[in-house]
Amino acid sequence: MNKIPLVVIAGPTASGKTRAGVLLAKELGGEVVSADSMQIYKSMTISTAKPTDDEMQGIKHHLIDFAQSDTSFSVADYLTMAREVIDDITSRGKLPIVVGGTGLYISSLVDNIKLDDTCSSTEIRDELYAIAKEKGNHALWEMLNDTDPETASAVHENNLSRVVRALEVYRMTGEKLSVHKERSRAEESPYNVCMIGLNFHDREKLYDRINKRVDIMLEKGLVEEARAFFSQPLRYTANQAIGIKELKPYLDGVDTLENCIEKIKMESRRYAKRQLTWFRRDERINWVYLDDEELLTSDEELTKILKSFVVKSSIL
RNA sequence: GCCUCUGUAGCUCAGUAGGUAGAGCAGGGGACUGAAAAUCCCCGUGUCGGUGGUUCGAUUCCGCCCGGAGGCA
Repeated sequence: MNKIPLVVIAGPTASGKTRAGVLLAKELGGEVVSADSMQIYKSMTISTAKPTDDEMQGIKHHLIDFAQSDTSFSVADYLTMAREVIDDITSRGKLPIVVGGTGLYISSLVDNIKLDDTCSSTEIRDELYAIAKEKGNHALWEMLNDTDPETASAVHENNLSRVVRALEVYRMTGEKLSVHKERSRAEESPYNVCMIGLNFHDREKLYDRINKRVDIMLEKGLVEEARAFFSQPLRYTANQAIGIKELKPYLDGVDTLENCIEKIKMESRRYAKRQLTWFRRDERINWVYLDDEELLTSDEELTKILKSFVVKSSIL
């Protein structure tokens, strides 16, 4: 069976993924498939550093800017949409290039995790959270330990969302999460993947870029975007976005803008660290370190390196 | 110039009735299967401002010096 060639460009926030994706797409005749849980929302453009028309340089970008902020979205939704888009791009003879920083989305796609049956229920979740609140985290964890000790042993009792989800799955399907997970991994991946990761040897350089990018967001009107965001109705996933939620205290008049901005920068740096933790453990990733000034300024140089990884992987 | 307070981890500070020190925040590392920009776990040696003295032993007491804050002139 012929596998579908797929390039993935991952990396922490502000590492230059958008640029890399576009360069490679131009070089290899590709289209970009975003793997970003926040850029999907229409109401967040500046805060998510969504690629601008200028940055996209005519390269088609999929799975960004299509959802309303009161839409909840999950990996399962992402997988469904991404697979469809990838098939479409491939059928048109183009190379799909997955670009993004949401590690869960990327690995679920690359590892071909199947989450077909819709099993999630906010009612059950709320109920489980209520139990934790009343009887304590440990009590809830014990409940999980009684039914699925394998999962329980891998989840800390304070990690409520994980404990809750595991119990939720069991309640809804009667199947242990550990079994459920195993089954979701059963099918072989249809993709021939070349994974590229962007990073800096010097963490400070990355942090500098993050800090500066937040300043640029402010110039572009981040505060206005946040104000508009909070004037909208219900929202689920969207209000977790860094850059928006930190501005709430300022908009409510309980903290200074300066403090809130510092908070955005700090949270972004921590986010980058978490992303790196996620990506570092994936040994398939070919790392490109951008400390060298030339790689940051010369598109030709970066293109050359990116392309060399794709060629070396011989997925095409 | 005099008086008082102050100088301890990157930051804010605690503390040792003399036996070389610990919190919060920052920072680092890790986990991760339906909210993942989320959620959670682990990690604390620093000339205790400098220098001399008292002492078996000083970051702790004393002198001097150098920073910082305030008060009196």
